[in-house]
Amino acid sequence: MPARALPYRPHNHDLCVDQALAQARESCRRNEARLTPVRERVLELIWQSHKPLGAYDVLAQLSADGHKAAPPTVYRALDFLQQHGLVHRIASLNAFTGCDHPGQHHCGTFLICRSCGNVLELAAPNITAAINQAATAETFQVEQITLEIAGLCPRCESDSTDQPTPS
Amino acid sequence: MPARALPYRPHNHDLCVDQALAQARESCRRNEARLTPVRERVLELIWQSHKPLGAYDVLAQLSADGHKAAPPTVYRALDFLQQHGLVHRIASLNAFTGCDHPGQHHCGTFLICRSCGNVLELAAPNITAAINQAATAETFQVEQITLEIAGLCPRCESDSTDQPTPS
DNA sequence: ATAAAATTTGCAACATTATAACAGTTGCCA
DNA sequence: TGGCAACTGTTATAATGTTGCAAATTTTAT
Ligand SMILES: [Zn+2]
Ligand SMILES: [Zn+2]
Ligand SMILES: [Zn+2]
Ligand SMILES: [Zn+2]
Repeated sequence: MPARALPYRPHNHDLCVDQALAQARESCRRNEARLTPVRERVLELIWQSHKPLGAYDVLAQLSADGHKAAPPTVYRALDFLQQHGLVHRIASLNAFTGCDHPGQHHCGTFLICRSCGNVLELAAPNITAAINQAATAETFQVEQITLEIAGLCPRCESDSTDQPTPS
Repeated sequence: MPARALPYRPHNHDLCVDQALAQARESCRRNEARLTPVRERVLELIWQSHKPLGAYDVLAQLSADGHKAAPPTVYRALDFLQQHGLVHRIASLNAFTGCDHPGQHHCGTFLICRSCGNVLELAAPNITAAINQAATAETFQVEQITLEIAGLCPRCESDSTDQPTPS
């Protein structure tokens, strides 16, 4: 039985966010990318909710800050964060989630719980290999992979199995 | 070198559409599902364009038919077709494409050319196996897989490689 | 230091994609 | 014939994402 991955376990989430931000600042410094206040705040908001956040959710939070913001502000910040591999967009949810391992822009594999909304990003070399093999067989040159797996996370799975239906 | 798959080869597309429609009618008859005129027409429109069609593209075509249609008409037809496995929604494109092998609702793997827009649906057991294995390792119960691979199809790949840049 | 250039942000309007709510219609069966 | 269920039409609205331009900020060059 493997240890459960982060979002499925209780953990010090503030620390979790701090670490992610520190890592992001470091990554941007190395790449000479400018992690401006708006961008950093957007990244922080996304990390604070361990669940994917829609652009308009981010916008609402910014407004709650007292920040006068409009959609383009958010989308531009999100574009930047995506370009620098700091967040991923989940196409099937129209939402964004933080990336554990920033650095170069990359495509992740996501386990999305339809019950609690938590998302876990996997690095799955086997899957990537299988995809590349299949694409190669069709002489297709892969540039970007969108792989989003919806279902039930361990916690929600056991909840729904154990309890028949709490009326 | 495998033979190139259907959308990448020249073929009699009218026949292609006819066959798809016949197959759809047959599938609906077996499942006692009602392939009404609107639904069939929407399916036909989607097949006629071998590229994914947005809901509002479909709407425009229906209007061109003289059919008084509004968004809900199209979205309802698309829902029906999806439920019965006759079309797939491509999340990364917000668009719909016909399914080769109707029957039960299923999730496909798609090769999407960013240049010509063609889409090829794969049945890739190896990929599915790798995904299930990775999910199982996280005790995650898979319900739906969204796998969309963007890149260059064989034709567009060779075009862009051969010609430096036609000014 | 100062001016020019590049980047980032604010802002208004707009475009695209999707859904809600309710009324009318059609086909089927008691 | 009347009632029921499924389907469709219609209007309005919600949710998501983009364009274009001007102001502000930061960087670079003089
Ligand atoms: Zn990542
Ligand atoms: Zn869950
Ligand atoms: Zn299919
Ligand atoms: Zn192509």
